[in-house]
Amino acid sequence: MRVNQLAKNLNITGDTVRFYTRIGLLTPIKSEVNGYKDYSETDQSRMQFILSARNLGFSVDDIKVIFSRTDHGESACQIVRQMIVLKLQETEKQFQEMVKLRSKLTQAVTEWSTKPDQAPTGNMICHLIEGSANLSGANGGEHHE
Amino acid sequence: MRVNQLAKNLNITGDTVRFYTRIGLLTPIKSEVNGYKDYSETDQSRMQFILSARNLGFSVDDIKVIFSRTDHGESACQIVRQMIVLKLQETEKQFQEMVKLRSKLTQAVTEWSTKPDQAPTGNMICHLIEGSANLSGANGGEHHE
DNA sequence: TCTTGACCTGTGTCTAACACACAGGCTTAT
DNA sequence: ATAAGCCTGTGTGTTAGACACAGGTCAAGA
Repeated sequence: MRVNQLAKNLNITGDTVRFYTRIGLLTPIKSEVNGYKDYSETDQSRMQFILSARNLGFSVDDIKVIFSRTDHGESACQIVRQMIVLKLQETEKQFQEMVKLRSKLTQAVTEWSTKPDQAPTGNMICHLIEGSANLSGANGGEHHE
Repeated sequence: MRVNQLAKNLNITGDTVRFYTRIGLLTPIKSEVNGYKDYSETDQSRMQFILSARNLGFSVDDIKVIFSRTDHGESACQIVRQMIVLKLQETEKQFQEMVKLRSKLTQAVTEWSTKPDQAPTGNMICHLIEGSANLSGANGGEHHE
């Protein structure tokens, strides 16, 4: 089957299929006659797997690692179990970041509601933003590293 | 002052300063003698503003818009107020996504704990991931558009 | 048979916000 | 003068695809 057929089967765009082909996760056979790539059922299964993995937040590199094992017939379950624990930790971290950001934004909106507009000066661009440098949850005195 | 001095003052890397210079948000004067860029106090103020804005989740493009007004002496407060409301909405959306992802991951870990490892077959790469296609909160039957 | 138009394909380039690599210039001690 | 060691600007890499585009292919009509 050809790229757009596979895409339609899985309800994704042809560009997505082409992308995973380009980086080598799908290996269709290139037709000698017209140069079109011919995708097998196996390719479709792999693409479906990729979608499931991406849906769980796995990166393309993660998926490469998984395939590098399964393509040799080895089970990837063990690494996958490790990976998902890490993913969960990362997600938790990002989640906390979101919470902080959200509270910063909410607080800024609240505080700004009582402040007037103001023209910029030489060293002050927008006093609203500049005045929000030390909101609760902000990493005010933190070192960027 | 030179790039690394400014960077040190604000506790960021020289690369960050160079980045904002490259895209035109900072406009140091290029020394005729050695080609080094000379940053003013104003540049440092602008850089500090950029950091505050980024800390609130504003994008570089947002910041460009803000500067395009303040560089003409106009107040940016009004746009900034609009922008932050949008930001808050976006953040809320992303927050919900994180919640969904987190619950998917948690549920996957729980479900997988009772399942054995398994070798890949022709159309099954890792039954753990493939079996998680329809977790609660997952966009199972959703159309990717 | 030829042509027209619609559809399809592969490839090159773009995205955000920096981080990293690297060749060369500058400074200071010897 | 020279060697070592910072310092600088610029080119490129990063995610996961999206978009643009020139050219190929195919069925219908003349």
